[in-house]
Amino acid sequence: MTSMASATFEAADTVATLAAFNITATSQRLQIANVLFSEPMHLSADQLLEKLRHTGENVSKATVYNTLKLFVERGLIRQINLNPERTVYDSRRATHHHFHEVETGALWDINPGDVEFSRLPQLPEGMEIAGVEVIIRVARKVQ
Amino acid sequence: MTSMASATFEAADTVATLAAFNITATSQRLQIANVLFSEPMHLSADQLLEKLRHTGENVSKATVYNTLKLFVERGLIRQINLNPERTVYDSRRATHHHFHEVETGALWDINPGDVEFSRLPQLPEGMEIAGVEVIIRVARKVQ
DNA sequence: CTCCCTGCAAATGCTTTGCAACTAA
DNA sequence: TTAGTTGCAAAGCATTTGCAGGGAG
Repeated sequence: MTSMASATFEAADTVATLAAFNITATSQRLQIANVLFSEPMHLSADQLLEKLRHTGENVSKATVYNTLKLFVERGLIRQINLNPERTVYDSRRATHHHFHEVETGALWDINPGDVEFSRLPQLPEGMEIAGVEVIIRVARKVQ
Repeated sequence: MTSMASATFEAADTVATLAAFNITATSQRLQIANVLFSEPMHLSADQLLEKLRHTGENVSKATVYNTLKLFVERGLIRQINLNPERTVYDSRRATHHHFHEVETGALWDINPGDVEFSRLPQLPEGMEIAGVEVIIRVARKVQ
């Protein structure tokens, strides 16, 4: 197991990021965060576990689940539920929308600037907006 | 069990609806469809089962799940996945969007005319739009 | 007869949890 | 010491499936 003292430079950045979201850094959390933030990505808990194993890291499945849950609660990553049989996590921090290919489950990000509303509905009584999510379902063109 | 011969007038309509979606009518499917289409609603498989039992109907859990799946495949109802621990089915036929209160899981329909886009992104290469879904997450206002 | 449907119980698969060992300060 | 974390295995739970019994025509 990587000791905190031998944490890489990259991990040092990550410690600060975690701290900013009020998350205590541990070796496992850093490993997970480093995978998630190496580039923006969409992945399931299992895919994350796979990635960790490929890079020789060793984090238990339970910890992966617990950590992802913690990260979501703290607002560090976003949880996407499009497929009932597997939750997907989104490590892109900026607000954005998604293309979703139903056939394969594939996801692509939509730049937030590429969606604009000219009309939005009146909110239900006593409610305020917490977020707007647009999902554009797409299918491979048949010619 | 209700025999097909004693099906109500309402059920007779329902037979036609099912046929229009290429679904063979059976006693259980009619019971389920009659609940779903008594008014537009959002419910889970379990809630549907509960409703069936309250009205004295007897449909097994397996059949409820199989039937909902069939109805979704045939396009008779829509499946909504916002909460990973329970799929919700939407019996409103017309395209529309949703308000979603995350705290409680509550859903409200948004009239399709109440959402309009002034800009939409370019689609990924070789893809075409299959549908656009807008979810407005709302929270109870704190005063 | 024959095909398809239903329902029970068992299986599945993702996610959570209980709990003992461990770690950092 | 002490609070918080990890990992294993077991538990939970929504959903699916295998299969025997049924129903319609």
